Amino acid sequence: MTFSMVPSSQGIDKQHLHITISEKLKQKIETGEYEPGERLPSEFDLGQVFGVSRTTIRKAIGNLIQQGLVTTQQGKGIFVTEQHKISFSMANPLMYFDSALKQQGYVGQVQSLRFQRIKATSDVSRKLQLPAKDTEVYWQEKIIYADDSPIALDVTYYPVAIGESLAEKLQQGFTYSTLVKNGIHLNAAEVSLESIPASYELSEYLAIPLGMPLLVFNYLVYHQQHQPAVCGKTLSRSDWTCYTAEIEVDQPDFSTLVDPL
Amino acid sequence: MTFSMVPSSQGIDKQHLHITISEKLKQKIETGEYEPGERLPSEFDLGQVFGVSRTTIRKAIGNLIQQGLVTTQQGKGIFVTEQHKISFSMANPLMYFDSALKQQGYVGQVQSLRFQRIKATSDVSRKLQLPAKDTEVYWQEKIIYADDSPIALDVTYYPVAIGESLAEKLQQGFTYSTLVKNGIHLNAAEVSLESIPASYELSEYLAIPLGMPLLVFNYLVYHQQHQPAVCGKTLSRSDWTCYTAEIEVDQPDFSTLVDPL
DNA sequence: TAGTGGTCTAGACCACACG
DNA sequence: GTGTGGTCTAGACCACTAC
Repeated sequence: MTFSMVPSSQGIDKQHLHITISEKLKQKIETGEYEPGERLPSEFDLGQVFGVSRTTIRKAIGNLIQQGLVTTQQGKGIFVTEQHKISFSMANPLMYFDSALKQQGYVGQVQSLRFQRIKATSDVSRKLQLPAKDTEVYWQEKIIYADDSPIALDVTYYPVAIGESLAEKLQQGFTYSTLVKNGIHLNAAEVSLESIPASYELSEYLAIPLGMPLLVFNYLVYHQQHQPAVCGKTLSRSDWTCYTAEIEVDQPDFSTLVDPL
Repeated sequence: MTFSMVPSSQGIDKQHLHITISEKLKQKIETGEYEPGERLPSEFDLGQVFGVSRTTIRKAIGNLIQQGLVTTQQGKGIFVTEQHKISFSMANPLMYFDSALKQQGYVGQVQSLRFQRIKATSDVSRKLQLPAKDTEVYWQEKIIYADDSPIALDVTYYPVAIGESLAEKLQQGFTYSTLVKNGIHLNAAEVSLESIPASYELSEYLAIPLGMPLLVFNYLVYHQQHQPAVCGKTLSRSDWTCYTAEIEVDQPDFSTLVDPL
């Protein structure tokens, strides 16, 4: 098996006008020549400057959008993206979503999109350890705001007992805060993190371009003696969010390590 | 502050041909009418079917590419993406990168792109707790393969003592395996996870389209009494990777919780 | 050689923002 | 109304794949 040491230089600068142009603009953004929030020249003007058609400029701008460097606003212009980043601790999954926002200077709000009793899917049923088929659960979808920006969509499933008794409260506040304030003491969780590109539906909910990366935080949280209290996932704008953890490293099982070639 | 309950129906189906078309194709993919690996009709044919220009079809296909649903190959066609997903445990950051690959049926390999002694940046210097200015570190960049697919780019910084003594071995194997096999016992780590869209450079290294989400696993790993042993980040293809953890949930500090509205 | 996706053009029309 | 980005067209040429 052979590998080339660097990417085929093709594609980065191989004459392709739209790439050449977007890389030039990228450099101007990264050196600060265009500052965050600043407006770039119009598509027409850029076409004049680089001597190419508007189509090619639009392709170049599309490249920058995909890299999260600029956003466009119809009728207004092309603007350099402004950076934000909010950290959430994995040690307290979502528990501190609201206090994390508060501590980092944002006003956190939730907007409940739906709160319904539905038949559990097999996946949810398994996670919440529901006994038979056709068991019901409460299904909630809500949008989480930092100040006035939507930064995450949360999809949560509650066992009926919990969803029923806390229906009103769950629709008005953050999941974890509401649970612990009402005597449901969470003590363990299984979580995973992955990332997906935004679909059209998600891109509309979160006011981002199609395909922008979203962090997906999957959680299954227990209370008492390993009783599932809630499961679900939080899809958050990756340009706004970051998850941190401090961990103790287990000693490896040497037998599973692969020997160097 | 008022919120609308659903996205403005605009944009999802508001006549825009390229969206209508990409959503129709998306549905066919998700229902399995087009199976993973299968070739879609050519751009020309799709244009005939939907009665639109090739430009519009290309825009629609671009939408699908951004959502990770299809990939294109010049001269061959448009193909439905095949799914993979490899899980890595956060409890053993990278330690088990190789064994995780092995356990999940993949052949893991690394290709060292560079291994150089450089002046430490202030960020690296701080993380590795290097004393003065102009301190040097070893800088390694390598690509990690699962079978023959590049799935991650790892950027690592080592203190000189470690980099120097293990230079050869570090260039041939996985970071953590190499360290523990050579008596450097890692016992704690600070990590964080975020996600970014692939730049051109990264998209070439990892053979993915521009803008595809990458998971960024930042790590700072200690040995002995909190001595930094290595820091860096692993940028992995989000369509291939997932990080998992089992955690104990701390009891919240009620004073920081925000009251429901 | 034929078929495919990739790039680029020139131009039309629409929707939105702002003065 | 003017300027801006968003959509769409029709057509040209190139680069790669496969036969």
